[in-house]
Amino acid sequence: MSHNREYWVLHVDLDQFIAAVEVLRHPELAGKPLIVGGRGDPTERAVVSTASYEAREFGVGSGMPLRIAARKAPDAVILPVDAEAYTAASAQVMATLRTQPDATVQVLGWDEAFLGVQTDDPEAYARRVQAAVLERTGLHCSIGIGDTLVRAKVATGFGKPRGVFRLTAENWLEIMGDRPTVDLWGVGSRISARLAAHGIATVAELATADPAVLATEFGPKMGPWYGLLGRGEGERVVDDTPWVARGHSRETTFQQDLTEPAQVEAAVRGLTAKVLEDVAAEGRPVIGLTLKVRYAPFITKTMQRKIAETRDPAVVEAAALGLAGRIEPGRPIRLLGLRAEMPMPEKAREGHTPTRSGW
DNA sequence: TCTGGGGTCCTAGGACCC
DNA sequence: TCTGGGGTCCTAGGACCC
Repeated sequence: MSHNREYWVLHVDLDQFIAAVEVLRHPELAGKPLIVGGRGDPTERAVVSTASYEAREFGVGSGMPLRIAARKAPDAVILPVDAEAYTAASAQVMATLRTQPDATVQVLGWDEAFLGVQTDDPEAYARRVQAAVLERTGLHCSIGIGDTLVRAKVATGFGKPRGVFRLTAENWLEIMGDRPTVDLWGVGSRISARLAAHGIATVAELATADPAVLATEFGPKMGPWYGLLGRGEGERVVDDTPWVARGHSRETTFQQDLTEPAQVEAAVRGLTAKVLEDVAAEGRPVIGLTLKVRYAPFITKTMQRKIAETRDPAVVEAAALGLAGRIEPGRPIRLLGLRAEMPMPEKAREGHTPTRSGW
């Protein structure tokens, strides 16, 4: 075929994934403001999972309380989150990606994945991926092309919607250099503020920042990592090693704050049962627990406890109730979360990916 | 009218040991 | 009276991502 096949990282990201899946099922909603969140009831405590482009024009965005979203876009259709439907659509998308020639697929979530491919024309390859996904699933996606995972991931944003964009060592600073550090994958509002306090506001400034300053401010791992991020460097090879969950957790936000110890105890028992279902489905034991408590209005505390490896539900429940015994009495509770930690197989972890969200 | 639910990884500080 | 230096394990909390 060709004489010049190189290795490229492609980052595939579905456009408006959740809203798009809903429109596939409800074609009459096409072109209308659409909000998906919670149980679809804007009077409940819940947030927006996805807003269609039409809804975004009203200032609605994901993460926004559903109540506020409904007020901003009063004519929007509000649908409940249907995780099963999105999981099914996602599986179709990922299966399509895996059929691409010589592609290594690293799934990042419902609606995105890295592809490692060998090609002399990554743009043409990306266009074929888009066509295949559209044909098989009816969904549109954008694709970022890069020589590192970070650059491919960031490139996708410039391709949206339905486009393809390439970011490499060659054009990274030209495109990203003047942008704020918060535009980087893995830099949020807190980190960008701490960087700014050191006079580091842009990607270019981060790229050339004094490593000693970064290490002092952020520690021996994160300091060097942020420096790499500023340069767009990092992992260059897509890793399709099957993902193994470190743990499972369940959270509940109560529509009415809990005030009675008996209510808390019942809630902890319920969470324990759900978490143990997820753990048991994998056939692995539990080695630790974290109880998260959100007191009204918004103060979160966590309590952790290591436990001897066990598969006995009664032991786990007793440990969870033991943690719950440390909850401050008399304060209204808005949210409870329980996480069970599971033992991990021995494996060397090389490199650092900011998030390896599960699948 | 306040802020979901599921994850990952890192850091700091105390306890404890030699 | 003063109080090393290295290591591990554990808990609490922070930050980020989809």
